[in-house]
Amino acid sequence: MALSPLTEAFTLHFGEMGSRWGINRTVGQIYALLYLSDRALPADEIADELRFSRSNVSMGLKELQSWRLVRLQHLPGDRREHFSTLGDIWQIVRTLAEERRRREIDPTLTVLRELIMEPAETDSDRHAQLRLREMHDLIELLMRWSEDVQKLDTADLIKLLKLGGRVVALLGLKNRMPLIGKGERHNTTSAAEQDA
Amino acid sequence: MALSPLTEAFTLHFGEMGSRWGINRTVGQIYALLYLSDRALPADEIADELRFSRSNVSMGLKELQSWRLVRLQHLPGDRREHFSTLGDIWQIVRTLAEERRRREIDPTLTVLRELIMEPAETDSDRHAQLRLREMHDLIELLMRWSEDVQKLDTADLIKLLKLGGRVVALLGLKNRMPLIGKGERHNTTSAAEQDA
DNA sequence: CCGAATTTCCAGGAATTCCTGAACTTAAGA
DNA sequence: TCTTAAGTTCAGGAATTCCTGGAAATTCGG
Repeated sequence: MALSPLTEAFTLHFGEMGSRWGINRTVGQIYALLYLSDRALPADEIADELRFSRSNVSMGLKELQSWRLVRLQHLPGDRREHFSTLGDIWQIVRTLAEERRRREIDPTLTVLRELIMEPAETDSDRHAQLRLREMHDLIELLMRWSEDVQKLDTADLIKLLKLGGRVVALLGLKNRMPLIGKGERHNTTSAAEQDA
Repeated sequence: MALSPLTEAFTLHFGEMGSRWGINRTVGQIYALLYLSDRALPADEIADELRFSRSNVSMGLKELQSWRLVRLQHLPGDRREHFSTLGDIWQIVRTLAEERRRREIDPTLTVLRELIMEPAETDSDRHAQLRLREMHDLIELLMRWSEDVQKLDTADLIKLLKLGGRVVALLGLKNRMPLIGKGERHNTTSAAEQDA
């Protein structure tokens, strides 16, 4: 079976985008194909449609499963394994966020904490540690926010997102205190530390 | 001059992380070095410390400048160009978000729109278009949120982030209250959203 | 302008990542 | 248990990306 022009265009674009985000092009294309498909597909069919070797597809699917982005199912009367993406796109986002966090963000935070704890020998190192702390606090803040809003059910999450920055005005959070001294300048570390 | 162990550890980790996000390892290391440095550095010094060729550093800096993540300055009495990162880490986040959007998100949205407009020949294509619309609406919602909260000044943005999902309860959004003071309607996520 | 310092460009070798075919393993069904 | 379709693994060739040295271009002080 040949790919429809629609599916082909999307898989190509998605593969291209994937490779810009550190995802192997063919893995991206496999995911794109499954994402658009209205049924679970067996590996040999994927290989056929995308013109990849069977083994390449096997490796790609393993990778996608390790990200929990693709799941395996058995169809009655067919011995082959069939693969599909998560049906709910919000669940896809949640899964992606969790996995990226687990694999990349948390280890990075650990490294940052270790380096910040290290006794500094020089002024230069002390400055570097300030920068590291800024980065650490920023990432931690963003991750806490992300973790927190992911607990919302999807409808509420959508409402929150649609509200955007208006939340600040609605809740009267706007900082009305006169800017003292530093004008527009915001020191990240202290700003991130102060309680809202 | 040799790299301090602190700086070396960070540049190595950052380069490694960068390569997982589609950024060339050496470009990541150059950025990391500049990020930690307490002064602007000339290219030859960067090449020295990281043990890269002068030309590699030149290409890396060009790349970083094209992302507006590194800026060039001239120091009095020195003919060489000196480079530094943005001082405010929140500005770094804003710049990154803008550039990624411009380079990757917007073109993707364009492709998605084109494919959704295409007349569908088959049921399979019709299903694919529903999936494409879900993705389009989701990305658009996230981008609008991001663009919107970036207009806040940093102190307010931090407050909003710290608040996390509690916004929903505080504003009573759970009870189907209409959004206060809303003229324009965001027509995003029509496919992805289920209004509770 | 001249000349030296600095930066940029680029061809091609180095390094890395990707992909395949073939051999091997597994397990379902007869 | 045997047969065979299906799945996995992996060595090594293909493709891509990276990096360097040398040469050209640019810039600035004199």
